[in-house]
Amino acid sequence: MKDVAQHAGVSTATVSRVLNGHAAPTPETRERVLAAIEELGYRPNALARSLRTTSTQTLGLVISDLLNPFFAEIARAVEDEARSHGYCVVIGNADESAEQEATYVRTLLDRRVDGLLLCPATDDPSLVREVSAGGVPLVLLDRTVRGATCPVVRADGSEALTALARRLVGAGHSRIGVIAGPPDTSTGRERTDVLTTALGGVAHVVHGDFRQESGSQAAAKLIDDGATALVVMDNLMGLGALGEIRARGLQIPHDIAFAVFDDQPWFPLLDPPITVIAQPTVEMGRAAARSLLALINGRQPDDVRLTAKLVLRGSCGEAEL
Amino acid sequence: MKDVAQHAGVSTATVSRVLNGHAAPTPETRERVLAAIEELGYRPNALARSLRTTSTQTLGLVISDLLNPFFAEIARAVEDEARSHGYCVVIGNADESAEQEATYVRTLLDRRVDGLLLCPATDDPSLVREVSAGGVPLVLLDRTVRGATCPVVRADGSEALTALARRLVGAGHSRIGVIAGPPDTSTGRERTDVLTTALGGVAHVVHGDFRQESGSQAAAKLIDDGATALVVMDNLMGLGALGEIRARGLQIPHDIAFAVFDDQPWFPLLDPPITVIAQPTVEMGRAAARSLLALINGRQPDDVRLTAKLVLRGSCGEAEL
DNA sequence: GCGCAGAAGTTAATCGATTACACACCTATG
DNA sequence: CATAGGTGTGTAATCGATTAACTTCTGCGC
Repeated sequence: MKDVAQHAGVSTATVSRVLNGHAAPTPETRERVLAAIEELGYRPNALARSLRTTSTQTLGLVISDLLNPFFAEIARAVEDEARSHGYCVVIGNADESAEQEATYVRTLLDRRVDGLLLCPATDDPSLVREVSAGGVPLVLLDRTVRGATCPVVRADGSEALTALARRLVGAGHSRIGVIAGPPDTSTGRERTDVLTTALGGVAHVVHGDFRQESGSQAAAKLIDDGATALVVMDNLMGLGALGEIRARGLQIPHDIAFAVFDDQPWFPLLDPPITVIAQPTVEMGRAAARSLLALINGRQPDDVRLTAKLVLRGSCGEAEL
Repeated sequence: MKDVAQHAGVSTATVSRVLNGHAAPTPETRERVLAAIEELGYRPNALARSLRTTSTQTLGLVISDLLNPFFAEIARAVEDEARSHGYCVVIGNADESAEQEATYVRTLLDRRVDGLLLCPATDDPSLVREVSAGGVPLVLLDRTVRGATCPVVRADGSEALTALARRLVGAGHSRIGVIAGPPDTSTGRERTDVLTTALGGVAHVVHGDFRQESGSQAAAKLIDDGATALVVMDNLMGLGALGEIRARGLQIPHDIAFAVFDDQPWFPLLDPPITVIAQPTVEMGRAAARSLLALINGRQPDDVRLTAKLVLRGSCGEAEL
């Protein structure tokens, strides 16, 4: 920057003013500075700028698993929204581990992100408190924690789950296997609670860990226990469960009915296509980014609750269109 | 930091020494400083540190599309490898757009990443030159550019493609549709060249853009043209092509043989399971990260060429296991 | 011709760390 | 006992930007 100033025959203050579009500099001075910048190929040092202004124009996003397309879509949406407001997003991959999550959150805070979006790995509010104590704007996404005091953006699947339960029971299923998320995540618990309540006494719940492998294991167990229908609470576990069903040579929906929470582009390609509860991932991501930006700008956004929708495709034996 | 120093009754220099594990400070002083840090909940400002040391311990990774599981896996692998060496990764999503790619690269450079991993959207070497001119370590991943002078990490599918071609021709196909990537990407061109050469004259090539929609369109066109086999050069376009095949009610492999470049966890679940050419994504990501770290540490890593493998599953009419 | 307002630009402090150099003190040595 | 060498800390410069406060210049009114 000093070089540029010298080259243009002005002070660094003037260069800075040109860079930041201040009113002061003469069009002529501005021209000279821009020419010098061009000539020297100067690029401002964002670190120094941020250090001085205490603003990085960056949001942190800590998600549970990049390989889960659900989170990948969310990440994409967050990024789009953030970019359109002149912000960058740094993504941290917690890998469903509370410890790695904490590490990432701290790293991002150390780098002074202007705000943080978090899909918490567990219910435990201590990390959230730590962030809030640091005064960093925080929005929770997809999952919440006990006694959260910050805005939360999530999808509500109650209606869809209830409708699904009615259909399954209506179709005469009396042993319905539920592959749930970990009991110490809000989504793991809430979805399961709603579904089991709606199902009355016919639900058999096995908890997985939102990974494919746990889906196969849970499916194996539930099928052994005589389940005639399987509802899986996440797409990765759904993948695992499907593998197990195939491996046993069972026919959907004849031998076993099947539904998954989370839609995926390839579910319609299966035979039969898979009935799902689709979450509005893109809207979730965008809404979360918007809430966070609002918080950064000193406003107090409300919680956002979007609705997940039941998409019937045939894997539960329903009439196809 | 000043507060911590005051609290512990030492100078900031000593605090810094404790923080950075220098030999100097007495165990007793060290204790006092650590206590003060603990008590005040102090966290060092990474921006200031980086400004002073000119090292951010951060790698930039610019990929074409986060929603493409192929790149998501790579990103994951890069991140793992980087973390194990004490580095963070900032991911930029270029969305297959050269313009957005350039924007991201510049943003990352402005933030002074220690090195950059790039999956270039096009062949055009100008962006690569710009980075090199800035003296920032750079490694290309998956794709290369014309006249690249930096290390490149990619998968070689020649053998697998040739083997696949032999099988298709051997099975009597005489109109084989190829859905290729854009001709201005190295992977788009090279894979297609190898395959068409191996197929002799029976290939009909349509170029897509690595997106699902273009896969359906290309498939439609090729099927209309009487193709009895379809080879798709990327999993997203594969998804689109499969949708088109399903929509027309065609049976794989009876009506049409089908194979995809890139494996996906759900391909084995289709009926029949999809024959693929699997790329070693995790190894690619790790190798790229390692090469970049080597470059950062002043070594000159060689190009890495991993091999993609043909996985026969039945969708080309081959005998199943 | 004088004073003064307003514009354009400069000087220098600042953000929060790192680190070369200086300094004080302590021991071992000839 | 003077001196050399080592050890633990403090002082202050530095990284590259922003910006408050100040200076200089211009033009205008009376």
